[in-house]
Parts: sequence; structure tokens; C-alpha cells
Amino acid sequence: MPKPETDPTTQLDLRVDRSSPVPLYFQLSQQLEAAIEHGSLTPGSLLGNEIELAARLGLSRPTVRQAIQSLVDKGLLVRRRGVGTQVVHSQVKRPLELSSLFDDLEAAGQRPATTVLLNTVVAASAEIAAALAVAEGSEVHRVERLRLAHGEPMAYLCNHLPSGLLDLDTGQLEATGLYRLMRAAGITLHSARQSIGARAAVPAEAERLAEEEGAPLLTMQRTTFDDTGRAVEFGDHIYRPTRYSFEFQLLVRP
Amino acid sequence: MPKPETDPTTQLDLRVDRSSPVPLYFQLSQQLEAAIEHGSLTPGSLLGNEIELAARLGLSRPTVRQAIQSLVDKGLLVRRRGVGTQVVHSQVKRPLELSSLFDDLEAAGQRPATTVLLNTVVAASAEIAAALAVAEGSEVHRVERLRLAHGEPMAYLCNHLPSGLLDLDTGQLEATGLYRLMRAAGITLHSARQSIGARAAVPAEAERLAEEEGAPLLTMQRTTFDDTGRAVEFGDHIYRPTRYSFEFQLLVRP
DNA sequence: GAGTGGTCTAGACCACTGT
DNA sequence: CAGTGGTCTAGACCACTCT
Repeated sequence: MPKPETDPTTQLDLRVDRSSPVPLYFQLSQQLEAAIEHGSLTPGSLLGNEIELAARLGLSRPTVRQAIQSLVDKGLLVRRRGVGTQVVHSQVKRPLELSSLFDDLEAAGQRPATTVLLNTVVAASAEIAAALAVAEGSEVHRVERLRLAHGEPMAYLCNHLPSGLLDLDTGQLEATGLYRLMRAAGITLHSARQSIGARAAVPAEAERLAEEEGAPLLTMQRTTFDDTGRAVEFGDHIYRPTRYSFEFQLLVRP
Repeated sequence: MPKPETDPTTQLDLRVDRSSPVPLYFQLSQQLEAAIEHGSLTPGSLLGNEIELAARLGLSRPTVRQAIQSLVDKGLLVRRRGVGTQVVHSQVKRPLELSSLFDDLEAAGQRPATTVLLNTVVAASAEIAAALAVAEGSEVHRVERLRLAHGEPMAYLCNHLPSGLLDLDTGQLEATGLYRLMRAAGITLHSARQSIGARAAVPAEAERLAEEEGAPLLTMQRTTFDDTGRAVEFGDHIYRPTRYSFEFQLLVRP
């Protein structure tokens, strides 16, 4: 008995352009991802097997597997031996990424504003030197910023960067986020180590953020590394918890 | 002129066991990871090219690539076109994972203790029903626990689970973490959506955690999904920020 | 037993990097 | 220019799940 036709990918207009410089597996994964987001591939639906999909597109099976695997890694698909490949139910919206507060706010439509309070070179304290793996007392950039949304202060951001890594223009810092400037300067961000906590506001912090002394604050320290393993940034940030919280999705490593 | 021998993998005793049920690429990636952790492969060192490594081990290039790629995904290696594969500098210790507080504490050698305050079935409130995607008023498990370390309260954990998913034994809940029980029950955790914030303690919370009223607290809400997309758990947790903070490493998605 | 994904091979050509 | 990783092919066999 022939199997009933239930492969939802047959309903899709999947095709690849072999003259494009975009890798074939990437073209396919993008189209599948778009179909999932658009709703053409409904959650729970079983994709047809890889061999048939490869034949239909004129691709080899490893290439199709690579496309599917990239979506599995993103959490959009689940593969089960002996069963098949399924679209995951429920929303997978924002996988955790190394996002800047600036990008977060912009994505939320909040039109963030930044006031640069300080942008100078200082001698590294013991703590900063340890975080950035530079000699204590050596020159580092220090940037202090106040981030506002809707005219209200939202966070106080203090960052230190190794000297000579990047030209930090105050105007640019007020127009965009630090990470964008670093990427634009050719720095390939690789990983970051974060610590998120909470504590009571001391008087200076309270005043900067328009809070009461002793008010709860959300804190984050982060050291960011580029792909050569250099520490490229150490941030000590304070957020008003009534205005901001950390929201993210994470995937369980298989 | 022959290239000078600088491939550090030639110094390693790499070998694969073809009679083992463990995949060849996995055997190789484990050995490379062990060499990196052990220091035999020093940060920044350039691995020899894939073809030679494959030939030396009697493997095909795709298999070697798969092994290397898994370590790239873990953040231990960096590949550059035209250059080679390098061991990343600096520590990559704990990539972010869906960890339970119990596991976190145990890993830190803190011998966590748990007191189950409540373990019962209740009707789902609107908030709980929405988080778990069940009907409002339907039966759900409610578990309230106090987590202690060194005899001091550290966190108050309130969790809701869909009814019938899991038998929640109070004794087991005091001996281990909720996630371990779920995994042991055959539930494959897939993803979670988290929100981390802060607020002031209300009187009831202050008393439970031995804090003052108004003291800053670290909060976390989390909905966990299994690989079929079902919400399997909703947690509302409160931490004493003087005793606990969220520490994790994250990788930049390429 | 039929169908699926998981693994593996032995090649090939291309794109990019650094000399 | 030589050497590297990035992509791709056309097969093969195995392990697992479900009926």
C-alpha cells in the first residue's frame, strides 16, 4: 500500500539557485525556517524523509542533512531516529544571544537614548586588570553611560576596554551600542562570561537612576572575548528592575 | 622547503576504536577536548589540517570535520578559512545550560538541602494556565520548596506542572532536583523561556528567606518545554542575592 | 519488515588567507 | 602561489522505532 501523501514540504515551493554564491544548504534552511515562521509548516508536522527531499531538490542527502541540522541546532526542528523530523511546537522566539541593551531596546521599539557620562582613559584597577587580563595600572578606556527609554533612566552602564582596541567616539556611543561599534571595527565577538545579581542602591546610584536609596537594583557583570581569546570588554551594569529584566530562551544541549 | 613540524596533534596519542559503538567522530572530539582541558593542546596553537589528521587516524575528512565542528560549536576551537583551526584562548568553563539550582549548588560543592513546603494539586490560576497552556481551573501540581545551603535559606522555589505528567514524591524532591526527576521520568527537555529580574521583598518572602522587608531579591520565572513542545514546568523562583547570582558563559552565534 | 535518522567513505571543486 | 577550511556528491551500512 503506498503511503498517503502527508509530507508538508511537498506543498512548499522549495528550490535552490545553483548560480548563487549562497551555500545550497543555507538556501534550503532559510526557506524551511521561513515556512515555519510563516506557518506553512505547522508545529508538530512531520517532514518527509531526507532522501526524498534531496531527490526532489536535486541535492545530495548530506547537503539536505546540513540544512536540517542547522534548524535542529536553532531549536526549530526535532529529529528522532526511526520516526522522522518534526517542527517543534510552541514559540522559539529569541534564542539567547550576546545582545546589547541597545539592541534589546530597539527591538522592543523603545527608541533607546544614551547619555555618555564619561569617555576617557584611566589606569586599570586590580579588578579591571584581572577581568581584561592586562597589567594593573596600564591604560584602559573607561566609558560610563546612562541609557534611557521614553525619557526615563533605565540603566547605568560602566564599561572598560583595553586601550588601543577601538576608537570610542562619544557621538557614536550615543547613537548606537558598544557591540555594534566593536563589530564595525572588525572585532569578532566569540563568547562572554556573565553574572547577574541584585542588590540595594547606594545613594549615588539611586540619584543617577531616579530611585530611592536602598531600592532593589538588577546588576550584570560581563567580560566579552573575541575569537582569539582576548578580553575585549568588561562591563558593570545596573538596571532598574521596574524598567528592565533579562528575557531569553535557551536550548538544552543534547 | 618542507614545512616545519608544528602540528601539536602529532604529539597526542590519538586513536579510534572501530569496534566501539561510540561514533568515530565522537571518540575523536572527546580526545581532542580532553587534550585541550588537560593542556596538551595549548590555547592559540594551530591544529594541523583536516586531511592530514584524517589520514593519520585512518578516517575520512568529513568524519574529522564533524569531530572538529562539535568542538567549534562548544566554543573550544575556532576555524578560519585559509588559516587553520586554533584552540581558543581563555577559559570556556560552563556554557549556558538549562541547569537546576540543585545541580548548580552541588557542582559548587555546597551540598544543597531542600525543604518541601507544599506538594499538592491545585486548580490552575489564569497566569499558571497561560504559562502551561492548559485550561484555567484545570488540575496542576504545585510544589513549593525552600533551598538551603550551609543551613541558610538561599531560595524559595514555586513550581507548577501539568497534572499527570510526573509523580512528585516529597522524599525525592528533598533528595534531588526537579529536572533530574523529570529526566528520570523519560521527559526530554528541549528549551526554556526565562525572565530574570529583581524586586523588593514583601513581608511573607522576607520571613521565609530570613531577610528584611524591602530587601532586594533576585527573581526568575521559567517555562520549560519538552521536545514535543509541551510546557512541562513553570517556575517562579526567588533568590537571596547575597547568597546567589546567575553565572554563565554564552557563545556568539556565528 | 519497512522506514527513518545516524554514521561513514573517498573523492571533488571552490573561496579565502598569507607569502 | 600553496595551503587552508567550506561546500558538495553518490553512494553505503547500521540502529532505532513503529506496526
